[in-house]
Amino acid sequence: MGTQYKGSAREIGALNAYIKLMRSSQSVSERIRSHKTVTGLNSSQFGALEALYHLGSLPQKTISEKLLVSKSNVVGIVDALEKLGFVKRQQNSDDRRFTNVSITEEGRKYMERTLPDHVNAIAEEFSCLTASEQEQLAKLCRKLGLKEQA
Amino acid sequence: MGTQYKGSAREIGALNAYIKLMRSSQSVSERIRSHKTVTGLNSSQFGALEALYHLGSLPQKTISEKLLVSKSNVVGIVDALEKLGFVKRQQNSDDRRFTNVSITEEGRKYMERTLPDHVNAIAEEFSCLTASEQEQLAKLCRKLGLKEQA
DNA sequence: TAATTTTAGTTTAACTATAAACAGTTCATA
DNA sequence: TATGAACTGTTTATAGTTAAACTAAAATTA
Repeated sequence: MGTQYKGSAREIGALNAYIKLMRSSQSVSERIRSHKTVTGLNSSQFGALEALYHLGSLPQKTISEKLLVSKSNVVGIVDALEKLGFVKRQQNSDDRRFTNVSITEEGRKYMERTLPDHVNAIAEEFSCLTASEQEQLAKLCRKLGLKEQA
Repeated sequence: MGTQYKGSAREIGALNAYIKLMRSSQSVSERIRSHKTVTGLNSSQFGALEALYHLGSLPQKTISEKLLVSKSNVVGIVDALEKLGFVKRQQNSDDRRFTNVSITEEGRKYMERTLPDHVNAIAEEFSCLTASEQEQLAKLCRKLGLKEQA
């Protein structure tokens, strides 16, 4: 495990953290995903629906930014959710470039039916860390992720 | 930022850590990737070549496990690297089910040419964390990732 | 006001990844 | 030894993702 790279201490430390971060996130998301295949939605679709469930109506642009996926991808995601009857599109009358996407009653019911299991799987996954460790991890990841504003 | 989910403290803490972990890893890998598009290899190909550079010859099965990608994906990755002349396949004579993949001289040169920039990009990316924070992060991620043995 | 630029969403083409079925090799065991 | 199980790698079919070109709408500016 770890890196074989011969470099400065600064580089070794960063590489090690990088590798561990990538591997853990990949493992965790893989395991969460496998818990969730039952629900029929893939993780992007689930993530989009979850955002709409919590935040109400959003333009596709915002969904794209929140989920860190391309706008062309959002088209497909919303198409799929719309076909399932979980969301609906509505052109914004103030600025007709925007398409507001909102969750339907059916989508809301779906979320209420599946979210508990999803949350439980995550809690399960993170149960190997104490509450304080989870907080630490969140703080460090946040600091790392913040750089993206640059 | 964070979760809107109403649940137990245990669930909230895990959800928060989960979201931060996913977002940060996605942001970081995205930014590293964009640094590296110049090199012509995608990150899987680069990762495989890097493993071969450090570890010598490996069967595809091992590459699959190390990189956490499917064995069918490894076929394509090795195909691409082979076409570039960076690796070569050789059937293992002890057990002919195995195909050993090894890095060529050209692949090694490529690695020596590109690795420093890659490592530097990572060090840059993690420079918002102190050495001790990087170590903390690595430790927590490792603990989280270890669960996968289960 | 007219022309230009910018923005949101869509379409298309290329790429990446996986699962499932398959072929060849080795191992187990009867 | 022979049959069946397990394993490595390949092929095929399919799904998810993105970038680039495009359409329509709004903002800018000349």
